[in-house]
Amino acid sequence: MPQKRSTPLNKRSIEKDQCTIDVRLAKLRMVPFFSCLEMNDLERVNEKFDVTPFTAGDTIYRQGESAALLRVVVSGSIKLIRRTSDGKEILLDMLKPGEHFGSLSQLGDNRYNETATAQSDSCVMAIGSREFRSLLMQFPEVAVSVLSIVTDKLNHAREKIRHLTTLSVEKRIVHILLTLCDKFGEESRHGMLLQVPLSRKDLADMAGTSTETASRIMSKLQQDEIIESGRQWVAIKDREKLSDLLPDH
Amino acid sequence: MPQKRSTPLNKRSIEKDQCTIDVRLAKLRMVPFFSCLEMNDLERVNEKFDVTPFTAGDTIYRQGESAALLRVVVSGSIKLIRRTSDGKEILLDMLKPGEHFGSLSQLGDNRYNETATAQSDSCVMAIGSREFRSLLMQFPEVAVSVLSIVTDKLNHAREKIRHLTTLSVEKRIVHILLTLCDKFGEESRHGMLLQVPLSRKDLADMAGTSTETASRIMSKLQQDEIIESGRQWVAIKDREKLSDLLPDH
DNA sequence: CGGTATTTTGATTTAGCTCAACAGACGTGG
DNA sequence: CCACGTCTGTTGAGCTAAATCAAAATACCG
Repeated sequence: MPQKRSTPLNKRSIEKDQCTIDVRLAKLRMVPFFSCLEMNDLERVNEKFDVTPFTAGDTIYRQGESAALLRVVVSGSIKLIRRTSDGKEILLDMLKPGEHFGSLSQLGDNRYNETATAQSDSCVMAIGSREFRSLLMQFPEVAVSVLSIVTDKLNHAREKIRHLTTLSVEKRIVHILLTLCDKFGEESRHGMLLQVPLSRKDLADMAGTSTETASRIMSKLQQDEIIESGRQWVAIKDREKLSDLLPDH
Repeated sequence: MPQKRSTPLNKRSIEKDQCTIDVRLAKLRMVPFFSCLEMNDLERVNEKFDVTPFTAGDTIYRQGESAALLRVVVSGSIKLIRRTSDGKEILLDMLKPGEHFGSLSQLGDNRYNETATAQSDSCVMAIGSREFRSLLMQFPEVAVSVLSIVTDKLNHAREKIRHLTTLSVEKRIVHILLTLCDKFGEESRHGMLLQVPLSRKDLADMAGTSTETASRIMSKLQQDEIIESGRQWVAIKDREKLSDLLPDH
């Protein structure tokens, strides 16, 4: 049995200076839906954003609060969580730099319908949602691009619904690991290391199961030499084998 | 025990002539994201759409087919279904006039990721997705409006994910009935009658459960005088009591 | 009036939840 | 740098909601 080592997560990848004005423009350019803009338009857009740093564990906004800002992840990672009245919580999404969250719809009652938490030290840009909307009117190609992204997220959400109703917990977790691998995986001596603090509870909340069953499944995967994992970290050693555990493809 | 009567569904509400050119403009105007357009713009938009009638049970497109069209329901109702390789299926959404479906994202591999079926006799407008996108560029307010709608659907999908992971099957079904009541409910002598052919299997596929449990739950609700139902139809007799079965609200 | 699709009800089985107790990692303060 | 407390993960043993299997009853359609 492989021994648990101390966390191999690369904490240096999150540096404070990633929030300075110098790098803001470069980051903005990396945001998928702004990439189509000309440099001078980008500069104008840049001025409208405020930047705030958050440390791991910080709550950025809470479910139910009145919503006024649209935000974009500059660095770090953000968790979107929805809580039930009885305390259970589910992890809807984990965002990486370039992704947006917060208020967008002008429908509904303008309340955040999830809680956003900094998963690791992070830097976040914010813009008033009203202002963002006028920006979309000004640059329709940005609007179409955002629409594409949201449509894509809707599709993912629906795929998750399918998983929840048709797949076993094990398969759901395998699928989640594969997705996270593609999104956060980085080559390391342990295999593809997920560059994000990831607890058993996080996994459970993503798969819609209990921490205990999540732990059991991870233990099994570890015994089968498919993954390697410790406190708050996971690495995929054998993506092939992992992928083989799923029905289609 | 109330006797089962023959279907009280109002089939006359779906008339063939709703597809004629005469009513197209009026219908287009009722589409939420076109409502902001001026009359002459609306007429220009109208010309770009083709209209096709479908009879109940027709498949409009299949999951996996290459996707090129964006469609808008003019009359009738459409089911969006996602199938698993092992034959199980889940009902993602039921659409009513004014809602859109089909291809929208320019990301991904341009395949439909669900199957669309006419739930009742329906009439559907279609436009090339490329053409629709250029239309969005031309009328940014439409783009922003569509974005709002999709964001809203994303939110609903996430709420469904929460339900699937935290609520019992009974509560999920109660919630679905309430939602359908708001969307398709019409006053009738049975109470709020859901103007849509709705089988136990449909309900089961929406709640992510088996037809048998769906049936059991519906039987119980019927015994408690909360709903009334027969083959392919459901009416809500006591919305209050139904709503009381849910935790929050 | 017979045939088919839908719904109902019962009996059995099981995946995964819950409760419970322990063990390993982290970090914090002396 | 070490000892202690806390948080995270592991493992075991029942328990339960809901799936599955099976079969009868009812509605609709020609």
